Amino acid sequence: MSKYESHQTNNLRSNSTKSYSPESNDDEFEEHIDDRNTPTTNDNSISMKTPQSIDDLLDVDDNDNQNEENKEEIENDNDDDGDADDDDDDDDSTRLSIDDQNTSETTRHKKSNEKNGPGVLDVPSPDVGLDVKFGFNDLCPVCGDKVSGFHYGLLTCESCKGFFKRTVQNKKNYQCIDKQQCQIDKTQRKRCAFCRFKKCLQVGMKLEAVRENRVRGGRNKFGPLYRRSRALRQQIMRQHFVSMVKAQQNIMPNGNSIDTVHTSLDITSVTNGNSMQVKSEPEQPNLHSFQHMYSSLQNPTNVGHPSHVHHQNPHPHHPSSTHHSHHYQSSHHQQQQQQQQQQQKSSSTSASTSFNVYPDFFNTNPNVTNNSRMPSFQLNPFNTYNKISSTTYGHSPPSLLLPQTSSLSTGVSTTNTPTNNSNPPSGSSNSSSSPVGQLSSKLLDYQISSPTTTGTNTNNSTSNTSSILSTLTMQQQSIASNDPMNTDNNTGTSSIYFYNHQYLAASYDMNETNNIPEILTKLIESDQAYRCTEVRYIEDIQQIHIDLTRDDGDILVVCSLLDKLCFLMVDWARQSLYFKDIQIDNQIKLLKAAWIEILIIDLIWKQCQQPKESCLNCIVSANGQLLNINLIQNPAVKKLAERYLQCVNDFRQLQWQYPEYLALKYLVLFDPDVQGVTESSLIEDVQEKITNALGEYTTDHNNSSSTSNPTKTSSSQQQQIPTNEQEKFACILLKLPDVRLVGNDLKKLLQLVDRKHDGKLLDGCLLGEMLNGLQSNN
DNA sequence: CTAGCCTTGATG
DNA sequence: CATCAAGGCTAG
Repeated sequence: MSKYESHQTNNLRSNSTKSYSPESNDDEFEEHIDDRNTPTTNDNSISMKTPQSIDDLLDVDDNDNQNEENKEEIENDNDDDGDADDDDDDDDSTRLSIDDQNTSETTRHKKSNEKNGPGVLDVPSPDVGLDVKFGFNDLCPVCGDKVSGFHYGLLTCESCKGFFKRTVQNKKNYQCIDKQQCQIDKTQRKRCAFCRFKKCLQVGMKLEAVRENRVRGGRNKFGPLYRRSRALRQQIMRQHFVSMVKAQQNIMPNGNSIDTVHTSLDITSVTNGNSMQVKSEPEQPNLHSFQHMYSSLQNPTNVGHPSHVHHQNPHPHHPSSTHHSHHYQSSHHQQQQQQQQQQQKSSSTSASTSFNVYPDFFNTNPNVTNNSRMPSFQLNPFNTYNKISSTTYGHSPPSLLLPQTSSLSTGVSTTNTPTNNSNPPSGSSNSSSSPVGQLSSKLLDYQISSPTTTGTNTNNSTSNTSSILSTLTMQQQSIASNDPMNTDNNTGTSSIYFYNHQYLAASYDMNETNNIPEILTKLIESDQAYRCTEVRYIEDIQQIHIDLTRDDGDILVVCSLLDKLCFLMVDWARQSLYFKDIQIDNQIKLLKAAWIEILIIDLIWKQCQQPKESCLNCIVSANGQLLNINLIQNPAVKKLAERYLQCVNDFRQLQWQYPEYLALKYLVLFDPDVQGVTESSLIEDVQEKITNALGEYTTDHNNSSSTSNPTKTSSSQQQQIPTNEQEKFACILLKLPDVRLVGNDLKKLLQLVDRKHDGKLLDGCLLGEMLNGLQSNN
């Protein structure tokens, strides 16, 4: 957040070992708040995004009906909750798991075993250490210390709870004397308050849970969120129980490595502001003014637009002007954006004259990053999609390439698209004049040539403007007539193609599905069916060539590739099990929320299919290319690439398997918390099923148990290696935050690049719509 | 300032 | 009435 970044250049002035400014008053704070709107602001902001820990990603128990169903299932399966608590099992689960200061956990566990008799849970139940085995969930996501309960939306330790409270209540202003990347763990959490608070926010602690009026007692209105968090815990615990049953033997206590997962979440100060949602709870009347400040801070619409504040708030320095400013901000949000768009438009002409590819990415030089014409991020596409329509720039001149235009001819080839019937519907946004749109047009035109009325829920008003919608509703292509898998007519293509073929086909021995939960079998079948159709598009992708040695990193080509991958992903999703049963508008929302993570998961999976030795220091690109990250010029991008490879390595060590990969994609996609989604119970239902199936599968198919000792990765971060069946389930889920962080950084990179083109680089293409595009409704 | 423990009070 | 997530207190 800019409050902090404004100090970035001053950080080094502090020669004290203390990494925070001990005292700061409100005035000072106000100044910092204002700093976000001053020319010293840059985009190297602390993400205000709530990463939504996997709790949020995987909450499965928000709905009362689901609750009942889940509870019933639990009782049937495990009966780990013997009492007649009619409140919810979640509370019990939480209490059980986090209460490590007494023996209730053990006794409860014993009790459940007794109740179940020998049939289900007749497994040795250690008298001690259950809390340890549950410990992966009992570690504070900020510092790894012992969790004391739900605090400000998360399970955190007591110290981080207090720290968060003090910071918010007292409007603390911290500074980092280093690079704002300090490792936060139990022993070092005091060393840098800046990074600690940053991490608090990033793991999802909720500013709005700190009460401005300091009223004590009671419960806040985040019940559903908390319940969902509990639900995940419950889910994981159930897997523990199931695993214990399966194991039929003593489980090696292991609670040692979960904190390493959390610490691996340390992110740079550049994580995307996208989708950070400090939700303003209407039923929470006593919002702390701090929240509003942070809310605005997270909103990059303010970044680089000092005039906004002055227009809106004549007394930005006055403390009272930020107090109770919520409604003010809300009511002016739209206006803000409109103003901003006006600025973007008015400045676009001159702005396009100096084009650099992501020079500002992670840039800490305010003189460079200050750019009043910089368009905003679309922090929350679900709030703002309707504000910036692709038609806003529809009249824009097509050539914004400037120096990079040459990359079109030198960097990419999209020839020989199979059976290309380039007849995009009139008005199709995919016949984009944007550079990436041009690069991608062949594939997209080919695909979106015939949007149909198959989507009964389609919003007609947007059918001509949304690439996502068009793709979702496009007519099913004939598979049989155009399926390279059935012919040899592609054998003449490059080895890359074959390589992709192997990857995308991801052939799976269905004989192995005997021991796979039924739902995963269905996922596999669904996925396999799609892989057969997907092959049609591979040739187009494989002909892309990325030249990392270019000064600009060949970013246009990379965007083009990503654009195509977006298309493939949407195409995959719309044909996927369960997803195709969801209303189109909800499909769009889910995809817009999950696309980047799914994309990354796909890439990681792909790379994991390759021998590690064959792609050391390389990113296996979707086009089959090995991209040596050492060729990346921009250090920040290189760092992102390194973090991506770290994820790859982490997954490798998990011995991630195909059903697990599929399940993870579904879990990311089926997020009932996505704003505006109306079929949340249905989505939750799917999510829960997948979660259960994944847990069951990892229990039955954990072949990584042989790797019994955690090993350290080459990096400073430690990788958690599952030491038993239970942990693999947790490890897989716990990789999601990492994936999300990489995704957010990637999104930020893309947005910055797009900004440099005044939003026209990706205008009209699917990638752009995913990134910034309009919403289909609302 | 930190962090562990205590008090409070809405909730179900 | 138990729960639990807020805020408060205070030794270190």
